[in-house]
Amino acid sequence: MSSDTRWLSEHEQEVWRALRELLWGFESAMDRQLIRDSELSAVEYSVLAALSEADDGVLRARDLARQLDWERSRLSHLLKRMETKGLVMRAECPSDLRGYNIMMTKAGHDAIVQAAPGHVSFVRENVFDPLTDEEREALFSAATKIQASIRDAGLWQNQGAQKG
Amino acid sequence: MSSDTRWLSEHEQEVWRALRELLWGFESAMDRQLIRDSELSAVEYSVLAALSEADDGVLRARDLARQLDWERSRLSHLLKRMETKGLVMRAECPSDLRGYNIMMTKAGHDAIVQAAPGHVSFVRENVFDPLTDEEREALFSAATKIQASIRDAGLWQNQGAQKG
DNA sequence: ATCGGTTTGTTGACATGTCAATCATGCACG
DNA sequence: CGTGCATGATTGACATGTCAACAAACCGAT
Repeated sequence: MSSDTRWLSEHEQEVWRALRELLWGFESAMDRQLIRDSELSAVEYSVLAALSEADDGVLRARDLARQLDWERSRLSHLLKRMETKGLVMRAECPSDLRGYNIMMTKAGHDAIVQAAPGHVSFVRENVFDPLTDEEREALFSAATKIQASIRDAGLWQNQGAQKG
Repeated sequence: MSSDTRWLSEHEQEVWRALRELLWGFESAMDRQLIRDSELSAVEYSVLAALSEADDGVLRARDLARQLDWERSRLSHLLKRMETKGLVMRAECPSDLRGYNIMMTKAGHDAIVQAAPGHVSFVRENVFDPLTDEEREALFSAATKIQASIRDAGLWQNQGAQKG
């Protein structure tokens, strides 16, 4: 019966429950807001946002996957759907015949420009506005530490792929 | 161009990035640990855990869905799979012919008993151990406040279903 | 140049979740 | 006691993500 397990106290269970509810509810709420107020889902938004931040609005699929910390197949499937919708375009990469350069279409650009204010407002109103400065900073360090711990444990996704 | 959007500062973007990475990475890490060390996925674990906590180990599907804050169809699909795997059983509810009582099988009980220590250790080692007391409490209040804010905004899942 | 191992990206099978539709039952109110 | 609406649960179509297998291109050592 593995008697050396350090079980959670009542209070720890309470904290854990709050965290777990947030973890699984936040993303779907963010998705819901975007789908309600724009033409984009949250994952589509993050792809277009990454492209917006790139110097010339172009990224190789490889770099996009690294930046988003996604599996390649996930990105590939999503890009196919986004290409069908007319949000992005693919072009062969001249310097590496295996690679593809991904860029926004005009429709993709229009979509993220239209979606951005609502998305930013969602984040501001539901993450930053409700928290005190101390809570915000503690949340930051807690999130960073938890992520680091999971990485150390070898349980983070894309364990092989090093970021940056 | 919606000039009144309150965009995020550099530091806020940093906090937001850390939170977003945690939000989408934590669950899959938890899932990965469970699948590696047991016969259960994270969602299966949470169903069996809820049943374990019930008085006589039995819950109606309705109450299970409320407790987990899930959509009914999600639960229904999952229960069908779990029944196929032999983890749970369904029995007609005598007091309400629409309802079903869900209970663990012996295999389900064995599975969660075997999985629990590893799962609890994952939570303890990656959530509680890395944080100071202050960080833990701030994380708790931050998670609670963010969730409340999303609920107030009407963007939480199962908006119709009241908890409890 | 070429051989073997690595990287890049796609694909198909499958697991899971959402949504809308459906159906039966329960319940409140006339 | 019925009529009509609310509730409980399932189902099927679809969207999305994971995993393993694959093919093509790169690269480094000979």
